[in-house]
Amino acid sequence: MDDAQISKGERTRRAILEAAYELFLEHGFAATPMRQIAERAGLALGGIYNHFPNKEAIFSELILERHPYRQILPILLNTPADNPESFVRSAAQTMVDELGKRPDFIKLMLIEIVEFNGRNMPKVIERVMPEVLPLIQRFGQQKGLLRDIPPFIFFRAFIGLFFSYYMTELLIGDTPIIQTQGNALDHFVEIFLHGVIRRDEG
Amino acid sequence: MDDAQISKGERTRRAILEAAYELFLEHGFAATPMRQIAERAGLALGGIYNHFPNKEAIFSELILERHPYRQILPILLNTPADNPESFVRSAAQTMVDELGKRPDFIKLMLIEIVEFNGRNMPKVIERVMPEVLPLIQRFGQQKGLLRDIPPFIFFRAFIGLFFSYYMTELLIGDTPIIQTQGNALDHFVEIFLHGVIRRDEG
DNA sequence: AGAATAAAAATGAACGCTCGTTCATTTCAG
DNA sequence: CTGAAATGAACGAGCGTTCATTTTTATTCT
Repeated sequence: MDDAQISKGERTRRAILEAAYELFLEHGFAATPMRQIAERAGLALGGIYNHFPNKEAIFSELILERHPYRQILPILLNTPADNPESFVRSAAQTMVDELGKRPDFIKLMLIEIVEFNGRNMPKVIERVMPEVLPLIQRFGQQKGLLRDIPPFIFFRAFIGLFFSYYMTELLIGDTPIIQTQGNALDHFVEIFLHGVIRRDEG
Repeated sequence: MDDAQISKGERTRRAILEAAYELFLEHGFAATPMRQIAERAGLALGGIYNHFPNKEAIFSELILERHPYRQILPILLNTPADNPESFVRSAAQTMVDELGKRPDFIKLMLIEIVEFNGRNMPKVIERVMPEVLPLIQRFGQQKGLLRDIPPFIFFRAFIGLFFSYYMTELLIGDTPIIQTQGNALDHFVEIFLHGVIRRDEG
């Protein structure tokens, strides 16, 4: 049993984080009362303060360990990168499979922008950069097959594709607008691929 | 004078909206006190309630009249559309010129996602759709020059490009990461264009 | 193994403060 | 002169945090 190895304190600490995570995604940071976090985590209000000095510390820890980048990067790193086209396709597919069921996985980042003005981002970046750099290098090595795009831009555009997709999904997801919505992400991926892969022209 | 035509009541009503707009962008909805809105608008706390029934009504009105789409669409509609490439380029340029100075213009939308779970979006869409449809039709008419992409997807991908750009800008804007950041948006536009325009291939 | 014990964790009442909203009253504009 | 607009004190509720106390957990000693 994994639980046996984990101390009681650590277990409620995680329960607090999980409860806060769910509630922050539902109502944002400021609109989530500590009492509600305590209730969902299954302990009394005061108990939280044995594990966190204050409310903001809970969010800071959450965004460090659950920022979208922290969920996306392992997927990208585990995707075989023999050629850029198949890499992009299968990475996109994996991301849709793993993250698509919870389009609100980017909400933590939106909260960070809206309610903290990106104050926590330096720490997030510091933590995430060591994982990003080898990834960017991989992109850089495929120069022959790609149009002249700086690897970092390539990376950012690819990620941005999902951000913008899931953001509009959160906005207009359950609003019936136009029928051709179904596989918008597939189209996005195709646009990105055609935009990024070198074609022998004239 | 334009002011002369506007009644006193209407003038303070607008002052309230403007004050609330600025403060919401700075701290989000829940973290902005009515007292602060009143102070910045230059009237006493109670006075707000002569113009709005409650705090949420202020936000609802703001998002109806200042949602990013409402700022973006006029730009797109006024951009000549003789061919898709020049259209995309000059539309992008205009958007950067008009909106780029205030990357937080998308924050209102992020607040809507984070703190209202998109509750106001049906009304926004209802208001915005009549402007969107003719735009989409324009994209549809350029079929010969574009790859086979449903016009609505084309539109969404183009807008999404700016959303994701300005979102990352808000997140990592003043964090020094990598030097090649300077003209990321130009690269985004190029990727989009290559991804979208039909090239005669073998 | 089981009792003793010190540290960690949990409790819930209490505190001080700030919030959104109301309201009786006064001021001002048309 | 009348209705709209502005005032600021007041209200009740809810907030984050603290704290004295009790309970539980983990460790040490017999």
